[in-house]
Amino acid sequence: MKKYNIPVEAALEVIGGKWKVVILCHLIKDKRRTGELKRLMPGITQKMLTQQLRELEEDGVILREVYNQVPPRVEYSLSDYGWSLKGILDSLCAWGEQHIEKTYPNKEEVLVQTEELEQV
Amino acid sequence: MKKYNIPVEAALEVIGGKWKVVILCHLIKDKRRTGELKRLMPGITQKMLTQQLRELEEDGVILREVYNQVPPRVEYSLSDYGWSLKGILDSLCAWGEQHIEKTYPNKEEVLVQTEELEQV
DNA sequence: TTCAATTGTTACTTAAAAGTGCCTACATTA
DNA sequence: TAATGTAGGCACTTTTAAGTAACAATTGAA
Repeated sequence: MKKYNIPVEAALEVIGGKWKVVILCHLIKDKRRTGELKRLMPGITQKMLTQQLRELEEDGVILREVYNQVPPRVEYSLSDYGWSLKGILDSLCAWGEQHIEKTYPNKEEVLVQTEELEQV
Repeated sequence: MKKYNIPVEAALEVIGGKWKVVILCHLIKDKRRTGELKRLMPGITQKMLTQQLRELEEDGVILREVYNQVPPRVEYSLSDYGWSLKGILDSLCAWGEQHIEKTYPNKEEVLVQTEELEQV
């Protein structure tokens, strides 16, 4: 069994990693289909997306809902337990925003424009 | 220049990575010397510790204070900017604690005992 | 003189994370 | 009949992260 030196490491095991917080930040706004998530995260590959979603599901922070239709439709959303992360996710998003403003005089330079998608 | 799709990615660039949040959680309680940090994080290597500290310093969230004595004494502490992460770090620590309690019936199994060190 | 103590660097190796390309399933539509 | 759209699996390669081990610098103490 994995051992932690301090409890915060357990939190990092759940939401650490390159994409998980980003996924959760999207799901906190709305439930999303796989394809929507892919469009919202242009850098992610199908494999990584599936992999991260599976792990988040295993840890109980998101729900996976499969609709029995063709072509398939799968929707992901935050679970009740996932909502317990809302405070952390909100703070992280806010800190990221002000960090960008502090670090880059005109933030347009570092934020990819997403006019072609539904607003994020 | 690195581009972000959503601002939270900028936050992850600063505090993401295997050790940074753990380091910050220690520094939020007290300033620490290099050797103290090493003892508090038994899993980390000298190289990783130095590397993560350098990056945190570059991003302006910690301070490095060198005392001119032999053998050398170097102390790390949160900068003012680093303190702006306090809310996030506190929430993360709290979430980690309750996640352990929820996930493991008797948490003694997953938390490494640290009776031999100064209390963390 | 040689060792201990503390912090740090560097080159090299290993392990983990992520990317790539190709494959499946199947009802609908052209 | 063949193509479309959606979600995902799998084997393989590449890239990145992390670990290992040896070395440096300094000065007081043994």
